[in-house]
Amino acid sequence: MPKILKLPKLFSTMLVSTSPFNFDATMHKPSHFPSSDNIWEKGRYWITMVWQRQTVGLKLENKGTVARPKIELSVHSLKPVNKEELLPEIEWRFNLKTDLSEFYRKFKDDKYLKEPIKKWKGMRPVAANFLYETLIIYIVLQNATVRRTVQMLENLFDSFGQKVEFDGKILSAFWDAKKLDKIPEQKLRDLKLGYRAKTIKKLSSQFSEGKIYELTMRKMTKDEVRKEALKIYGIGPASVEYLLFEDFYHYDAFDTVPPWEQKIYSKLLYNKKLVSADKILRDMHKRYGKWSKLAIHYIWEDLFWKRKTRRIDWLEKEIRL
DNA sequence: CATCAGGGCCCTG
DNA sequence: CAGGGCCCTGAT
Repeated sequence: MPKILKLPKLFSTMLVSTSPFNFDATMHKPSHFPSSDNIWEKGRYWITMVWQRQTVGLKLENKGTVARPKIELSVHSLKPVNKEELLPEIEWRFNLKTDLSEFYRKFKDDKYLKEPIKKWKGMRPVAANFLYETLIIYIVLQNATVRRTVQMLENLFDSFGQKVEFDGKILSAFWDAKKLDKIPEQKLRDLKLGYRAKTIKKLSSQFSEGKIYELTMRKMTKDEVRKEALKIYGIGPASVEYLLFEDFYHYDAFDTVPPWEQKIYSKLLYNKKLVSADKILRDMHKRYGKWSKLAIHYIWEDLFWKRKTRRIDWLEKEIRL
């Protein structure tokens, strides 16, 4: 077991967000699998970050309301960090500058969005990790059940990551891509990564050789990001589908429906057993246009928030735990 | 027990 | 452009 690094608090500051901002629905996505690099409690969120080659602990606290958002950020680290450089990155990660007013105006009375908007107005997608880390997550999602995904990621954290303690929480942090580049494939296979061992090694070397420029990709159009992402070994259409929306904030990027999601949309939107992916895509694009993926996000997360408080029998069957 | 299909992707033919 | 193979795990 690696030793736990204690990170002292460096500073705290207030973050400004556009309004409305829903703290809990933005920080916490109930449809996502749990990962030891972050903890959410109502009004509070802790996450680790590897920033300029050192491990940093972030705590975000809700100090405002949906209409008048105020977020207190505290930064924990062993060494000083450059605040002027860090803060814009935090703003991007938590998507604090986006303007969704048109979306709410257009769809507040929509049959499917009325309820989710009422409950979750101010919810946004967040790219809580760096691109390399996000892609690791997408790779362990591929062809695996939730339990197995969690096991693979936690095995990676235990072997290559760093455990840190700050603000009374113990969390894992990601590793530098260079670290995995040099690891023999068999070592990764021993962590039950299976054929993903090769994928993760190649991904790590593509990043450590500096072949992928996340900051440039943030400025690209949707199609450019897609093209760029598909060049990455092990990243295909299903991973890109998540990437475009959750990490690059393209609210219209709704092009693929994975089989398990297809079953859930069929029941939820059509009350049918199975509607073709093409029809779902066509209908959603027609109805929501450039907001299609954001609309789906509201519908989807609303369902998983409900699942937290009450059992939904038909849904349990579709989630492969 | 054996078999098989996944919350995909790459590679081959 | 279709389909086989890949690591593992849980379902049957």
